[in-house]
This record gives sequence, C-alpha cells and structure tokens, in this order.
Amino acid sequence: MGKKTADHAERRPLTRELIVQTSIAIIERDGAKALTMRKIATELGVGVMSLYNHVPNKDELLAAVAESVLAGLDVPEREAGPDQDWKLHARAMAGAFRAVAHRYPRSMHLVLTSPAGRMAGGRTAERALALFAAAGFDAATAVNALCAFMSYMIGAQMLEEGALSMTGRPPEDHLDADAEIDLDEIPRVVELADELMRVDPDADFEYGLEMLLCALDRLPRGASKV
Amino acid sequence: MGKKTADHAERRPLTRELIVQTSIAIIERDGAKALTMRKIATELGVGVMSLYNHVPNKDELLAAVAESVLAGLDVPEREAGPDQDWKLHARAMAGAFRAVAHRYPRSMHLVLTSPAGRMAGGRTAERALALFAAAGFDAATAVNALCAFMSYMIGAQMLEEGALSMTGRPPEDHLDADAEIDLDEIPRVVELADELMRVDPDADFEYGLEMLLCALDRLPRGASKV
DNA sequence: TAAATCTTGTTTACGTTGTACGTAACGTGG
DNA sequence: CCACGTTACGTACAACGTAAACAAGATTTA
Repeated sequence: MGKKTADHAERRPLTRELIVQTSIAIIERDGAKALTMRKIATELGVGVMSLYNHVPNKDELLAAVAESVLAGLDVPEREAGPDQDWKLHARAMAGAFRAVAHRYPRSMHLVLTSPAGRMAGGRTAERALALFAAAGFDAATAVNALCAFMSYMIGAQMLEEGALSMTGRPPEDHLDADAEIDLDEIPRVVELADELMRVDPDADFEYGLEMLLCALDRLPRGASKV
Repeated sequence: MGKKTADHAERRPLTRELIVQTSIAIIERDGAKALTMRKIATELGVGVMSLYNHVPNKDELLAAVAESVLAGLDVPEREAGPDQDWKLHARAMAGAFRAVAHRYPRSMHLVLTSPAGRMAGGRTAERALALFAAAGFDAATAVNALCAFMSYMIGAQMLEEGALSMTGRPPEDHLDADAEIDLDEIPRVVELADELMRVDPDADFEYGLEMLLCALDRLPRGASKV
C-alpha cells in the first residue's frame, strides 16, 4: 500500500529518543559537523520537517544529545555517609567518565564544548560534591576540590582527543592543510613526539589522576577523617 | 570620487593580518558562531570574495585566529639551564595563559576547542617541556607533567567559562532555552551555587594550580635538584 | 615602448544549511 | 457523519561557504 515506506531502515514510530540516538550514531560515524537535519531525516527514512515535531530546533537537539551521552554516567553510587576511602569512589567516577568518553568520543567532545553539555553535567557535579562532602571536606574546600577534579577530567579528555587527532590519522572532521610552521622550531616536542604518543593515554590519565587525588587527600579535612 | 568607499571603517590595504584581527574583534563582540565571511567583508568595507585572496578558506582563517591569539603568550622566557625554582616559571606560564584567556575569552574557547588551536599550541608546549627538563625531570616524567599541567590549564579555563555562562548573563552565543530539568534534583549544587560563583575564578584557579605544582614537585627528579 | 603576467578586488552563481509555512493523512470523540 | 488535534510531507526562503569568470592596476619582460 504505502508506496514510499522506507527502504533502508526499520520503520519505528519516530520518537524524540530515536532521533537523538540516530544523531549520536551519525556524530560518531561522520563527525559532529556532518550532523545535518537532512542527514538525520534520510537516515531515518522520513522527511526533514518531520523531525521538528519532536525537537524544536537543532540546538535543542544537540543539548538532548549531550544529555543522553551524560546519562550513561551511572556509577554504582554507594550510600552516602562518611567514607574512609573516598579516593576509591573518585577513581570510579573518573573511570565512568572515561568509559563514556571512549564509547562516544565525538559526542563527548560536543558535551565538553557546548554550554548545554556543561549544564547537563549538573547531576554528575552533584554526585561529586556529595562524595567530597562525605570525605570530610568543608563547603569551600569541596568546591575547590570539585573544580580541580573537573578541570583535570575535562582537560585530560580534550588533550587526549587532540593528541589522537594529531597522530597522522586520515583527517576526517577537521582541517588537514595546517602543516606550515610545524616541526621547525619545536625540537623538544618532535623529540618527545614518540614519547607523547607511545604512552597509552590511559596510563597518562591514571598517572595525573593519582597525583591529583593524593594532592586532594592532603587538603585540610573535618571530622570524618577515619 | 569613489561612490562606495567604506563609510564605517578606515581603508587599509586589506592584508591577511587585518582580516584576522577583524575576525577576532567580531568573535569577541558577537560570539564565534556569528563570525561570517560576509560579516568580515562588510566590516572591512570590501566584497566577500576579496577575503579569499588572503585566506584560502574559513577553516584556515580560524586556524590563523587561533595562532594569532596564542601568539600573545610571550612569557619573558629566561635562559635555559638548571633552575632551582621552576615553579615560579610555571606560575608565570600559567599567568600568561590566563591573561590572554581573559583578554580574548571567546577566541580562546575556539583555540581550546578546535584541533587547529591545539596544533598552534605547539610552541607553548615546547617551552613548557623545556621548563620541565630544566627542572630535572627525565623525559617520561616530563611528558607526564606536561600532560597534567596542560590538562589542568585547559580544563580550568573551559570550566570557568562555563561557570560564567551559567550565571544568568544574557545568553548571546549559546542557546538559552534549556531550563527544563534544572534546580530540581541537584540540591547540593544549588546549595553551593553561590559558593561556586562567589569565589572569584582566579582564586580557584590559583588554588588548584598550587596543588598541582606541589604534586609535581614531589615527582622523582634527576640531578638538578638544587 | 609595448606586451605579458601577477596581484587584488568585484560580480555572478551554485550547492547546502536551518527552518517557517501550508497541507494532507491519521486516529478519536461528538 | 463530522470536527479535531497530532503527526508527517513538500515547498520555499534567507543565509551560508566558495567556485568561476572577469576587471583593472602594478610589475615584469621583451
């Protein structure tokens, strides 16, 4: 009957969640700047404007993508209370963040980049703050610890992504014609370039994380210090 | 005579550097996504395609912007050699980075975000590596220190920028209609929201920086340990 | 000197983007 | 039966990046 039912995709009822998931898939496959309303539509086998029945505009769609990606940050979350080994939980949170960052690297870039993504990270910040509070930090110190913790998380992720995009790779989503002043006047960088890319990023990350956690552990704390 | 000489801008001979500077001005004034080839052209009082005589395409222009912004990172740079107070130099580098980030916040966001920007940071990485080498770290440790240092720099900057964009402000370059799940289930965050925005970001930054530097100082080092 | 080439800017035009608008198929309650 | 809201579709438009052809001065070459 239907003379133009989709030929290349299953015909699910086109809900908002489906649009978001398809968007994530496209971002991971073709890069963030290749995410187009028309592309989503054809991928789903529907008209372009049909998407706007479920999503008000593209920015909101990106926000929904960010939220969906961060929704995968469900670290088991123990019960609250004084915790004598708060570093273990901090490591778990960092690991969870790292896991989703590895599963959806490009979408995670979008999350870290856009202000909507930072907003969606509110719940994660909440959990981290609870953790620091349980560790015995007072309010001001907990905020400082949270800032340092998140700074390292975000920066390390973006740094690793940038380092990976530097190592040859067929440049897919970013410009490739920027080899003009390279390798000329940065002897130490090229000398240590192999060192930079030899070390697996996970080890680098863990190294800095341990350093940060130890530093945090030396901060003044309140009652629940075991 | 010229019946259509520009009325709103001086008529300099339209060099590449002028285009870059105008782009930076537009980015800082109207946001990064408002930077348009046509806008640059009208701002300079020339036709759109005239720009393409000095810049191959928009991506390269953005790369040039990134490079130009990072060119302001000229920390006085002492002579190389064993340095007994390397932390002082590290603080100087952090301060220089912070200064340009405060002078061109939106352009700096572009730098941190785009891979071209990370590339342009090569010279800065070079200097930091030299610093860590002079401090007595071996190659592997210096790379680890550099990663941690840059991670904190980048993350702290993006975090501060995100925090600033959260505090009410008339949303200029980012979406504003994302108030849906806020303030409901994040009690600790809203409880400490004022704490989060009361502390001036500089103090927060210095706090984490000192922590990081002290942690780095405890890493194993070679001969030049004073 | 005159011709050829390069530089610098303009004009026109094309393809792609996000999305506003009008319309048709669809169930569901009167 | 109809009116109705919800959902999907096709058309249309303004703004975008930029390729191509062209014009006019500056510079080089014969």
